[in-house]
Amino acid sequence: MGVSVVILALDGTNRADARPTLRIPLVRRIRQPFLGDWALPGSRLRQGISLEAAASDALLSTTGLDARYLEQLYTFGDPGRSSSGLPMVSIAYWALIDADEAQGVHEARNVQWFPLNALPSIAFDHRRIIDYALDRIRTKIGYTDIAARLVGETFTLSQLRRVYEAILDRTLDPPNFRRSILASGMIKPTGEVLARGRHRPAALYRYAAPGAPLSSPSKRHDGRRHDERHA
Amino acid sequence: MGVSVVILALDGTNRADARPTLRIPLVRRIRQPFLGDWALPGSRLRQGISLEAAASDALLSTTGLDARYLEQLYTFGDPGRSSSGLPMVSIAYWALIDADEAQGVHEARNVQWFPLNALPSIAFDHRRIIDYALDRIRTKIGYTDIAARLVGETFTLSQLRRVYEAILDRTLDPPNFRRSILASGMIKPTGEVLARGRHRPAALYRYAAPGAPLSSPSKRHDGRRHDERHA
DNA sequence: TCAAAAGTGTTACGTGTACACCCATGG
DNA sequence: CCATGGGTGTACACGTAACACTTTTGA
Repeated sequence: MGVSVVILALDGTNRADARPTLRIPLVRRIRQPFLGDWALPGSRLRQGISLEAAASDALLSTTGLDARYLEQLYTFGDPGRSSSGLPMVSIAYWALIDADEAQGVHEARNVQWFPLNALPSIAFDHRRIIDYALDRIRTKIGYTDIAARLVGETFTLSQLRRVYEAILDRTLDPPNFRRSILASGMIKPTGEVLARGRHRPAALYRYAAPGAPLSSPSKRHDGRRHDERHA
Repeated sequence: MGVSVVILALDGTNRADARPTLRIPLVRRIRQPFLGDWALPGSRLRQGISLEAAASDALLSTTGLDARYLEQLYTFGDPGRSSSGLPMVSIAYWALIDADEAQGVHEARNVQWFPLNALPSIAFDHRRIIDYALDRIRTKIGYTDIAARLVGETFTLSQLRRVYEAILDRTLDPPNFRRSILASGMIKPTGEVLARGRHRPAALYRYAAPGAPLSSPSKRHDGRRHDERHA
C-alpha cells in the first residue's frame, strides 16, 4: 500500500542556447524480487498523509526538490501478496521537476539518473508505468500550460520551444510553434526584449494566467462559429 | 480501501427505431456521512481479489450483469478517516453495460437508476467521478471500438450511429458518420441487408476484429492516399 | 406516388506543416 | 557585410461539418 512516482526531470532549462533533456531517477532494488534491477522511487502510505503528499515525500527524498507538476497516473493492485490481509496496492504518480534547481544533485543512496533512451533493467512493471507517464505528458503539453512550470517568469519563444522539444523529443518548426502558442492565448508579450547573441533580440513573454486558462470558453466558442450564415 | 464504479447503462439498444439513453445506478446512503444522499456502488477489497474483480463484483451485485467494458478511472485518498491506521483509499472504475440484457432489472436494495440529466444529490465527491467517467467514454469512443460491445453481432449503420449519439448526447450527421466509421476500418459489411420499415433496407456490418484493432497501420496508410495526382 | 431512411457527392472551412523570405543584431 | 536566430507570409494536404441530391423500399 504505497505510491510510486515517475519523476521526469528537465535538465538544462537555464542554459538558454541548447535543448534541455529529460532524465529520470530510479532506485536500485536491494532485496527480492527483482534484486539489482531499478525501480521507481516510492513511499508507504501513512495515516494523515494524502496520496499526493506521499508522492511529494517520495519525490523530495529522492531528489531534494519539490514538483513543478504532480499528477496521478494509475493504480496497480496485486491480489496475491499482502501484509495486512488486503491486496497490495500501488498508486503511481508522475512528476515534473526542474533539475537545474538542484546544484549538488542530491545523489541519494541507491538512486541513479538515467536518460530516457538508455534505461536499465526495470523492476516490476515499472517500465510500462514510465511509458504511460511519457504518453501522458506529451499529450497534456498540447492542451495545458504545464510548460509554464518549467520556464522563468519571462521567457523567449525559443526558450519555450526548447522545453516543448525536450518533452516531445523532436524538433518543432519555429514559425509554426510561434503561431500556435500565441493563438492559444496562454502567453502574452511583456513588451521587453532579450538580446542573447549576434542576432536579432527576441521578445519576452509571460504566461497569461499561471496554472489555469488556456483560452476562455467564450473564445473557444467563437472559434467554432463557421456556419450560421448557411441557414 | 475499496472500489467504486460508475456504471453507465445503455438502455434501448434492442429497439432499433429510437435513440438509446444512458442511465446510471446509484445507492442510497443509509448512514453518515451523506445519509440519504446517493453514492456510487462499491465493494471492499479482499485478499485474493484483483482490483478489477472487485469492481466486477460491485457491478454484478448492483445490476446482476457483467460489464461490456470496464476500465479504471482514478484513485481517491482520504488521509483523515481510517479503520486500519492507513488512509482511506477508493479506486474508481467505470463500466459500460447493456441494460437491455436485464429483464426484471434486478432492483436491488437501495439501488435506483437515474438518467444523466436528472441526477439526485450525490454523496462525497462522486459527482466529479461521474463527470470524469463521462468525459472518458466520450473521448474514448472516438478512437476505440467500445461501441462494438453494445451492438449485436451484426448491425446497421443507423443502429451503430444511435449508440454513438446516446453516448455523445448529440445527433450525428448520417452521411458523415458513415464515411468516418467506414474509413476507420473498424467495421466491414456482411453483404446482407436488413429491411426495417417502409424505406430502403440498410446494409449490415460487423466489427472487423472484435475488441482490438481499429485499423492496421498499413490499412490506415492506404486510407489516406487521396492525393498523389497533385504531384 | 409518396414519405422516409439509406446512401453518394460536393463544398466550405479550420488546422497542421513545410518552407521561402525578410528583419535586426553583434562580430 | 554576413551569419544567426527572430519573425512574417503563404501554399498545400487533410479532416470535419453542412447539406443537396439520388436510391430503394413499404404502404
